[in-house]
Amino acid sequence: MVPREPVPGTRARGIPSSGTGPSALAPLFAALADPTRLRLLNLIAGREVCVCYLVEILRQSQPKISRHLAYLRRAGIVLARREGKWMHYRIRHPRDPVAAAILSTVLDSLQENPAMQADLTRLSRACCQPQRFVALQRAPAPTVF
Amino acid sequence: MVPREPVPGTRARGIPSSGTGPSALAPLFAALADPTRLRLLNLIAGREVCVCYLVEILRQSQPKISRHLAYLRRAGIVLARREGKWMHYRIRHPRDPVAAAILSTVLDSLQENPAMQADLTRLSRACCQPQRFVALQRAPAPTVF
DNA sequence: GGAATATATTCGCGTTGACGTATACGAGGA
DNA sequence: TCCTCGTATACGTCAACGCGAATATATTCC
Repeated sequence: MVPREPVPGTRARGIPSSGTGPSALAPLFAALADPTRLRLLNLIAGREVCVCYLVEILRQSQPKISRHLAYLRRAGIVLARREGKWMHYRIRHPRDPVAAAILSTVLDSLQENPAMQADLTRLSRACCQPQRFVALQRAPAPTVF
Repeated sequence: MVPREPVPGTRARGIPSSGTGPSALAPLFAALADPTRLRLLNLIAGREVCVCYLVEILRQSQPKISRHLAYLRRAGIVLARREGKWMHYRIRHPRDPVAAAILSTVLDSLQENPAMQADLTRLSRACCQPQRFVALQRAPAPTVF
């Protein structure tokens, strides 16, 4: 369960391309096996969200959020895009169709979770009234797909 | 990610009853984050299988199989039944409807995996011709639901 | 260039997980 | 009661995780 950093332009290691052995899905589940990462995935599902928003919504330390985002990146289920000083994250659906289907199901299921709904509500409020959040004064708002 | 042993007659700990906080699903995914456990779940999905069959099909050491089954038991997604010297395992669907839905989806998805299909094929062969497997001479065959 | 901001990484530490090996437990059978 | 068989657990080791704290990197603004 050790997803390593994918080199740009290279197929992500840790999650085999399509040679779906018994261990193909294990790294995906390892990436999902953390409450913070599930909350992050729920927040960026269907959106592209700036890191500072994620830090603000989850009320967790910035290094902690950043480390979990790095884990998700190495697992190949999240993509990052830089915009000036800001980093935006979005879901990256795995190439393996089985993994992609499971991830989609999980992301859908998360929305039925009250705690996850609460996070999304906080995100909406933060988007509409960023002036109420000190850390989000000049941050770019999330973009819904 | 520390599922503890569920006491018989008691609601399983580690997976909250329905107060589905953000961490409710994490233990489930932790249980799924291992190739051996995924293979075991695939083999016992829709069946009740004796441990000796699982050891034989996966060609792994008995303590290894037993430890992974114990992990699945503690995670609340597997049930054990004793029949004389033999232990039979079967799927236990989580009480949390979201977790149950995800588990069902995963079990279905596993069947599309060639390696998982191969395991099931080996199981079928072992059931039809147990005399070909030295370890399965007097073992009770799996029971399909 | 230098300060400020946003994000990523490193370090150290404690916890957990996976494994092989050895051993304990539990239920028949002789 | 002893022995065997099927299964579970304990021990020791090594690698991976998660975290706070500190620090590094990258970008923009002045």
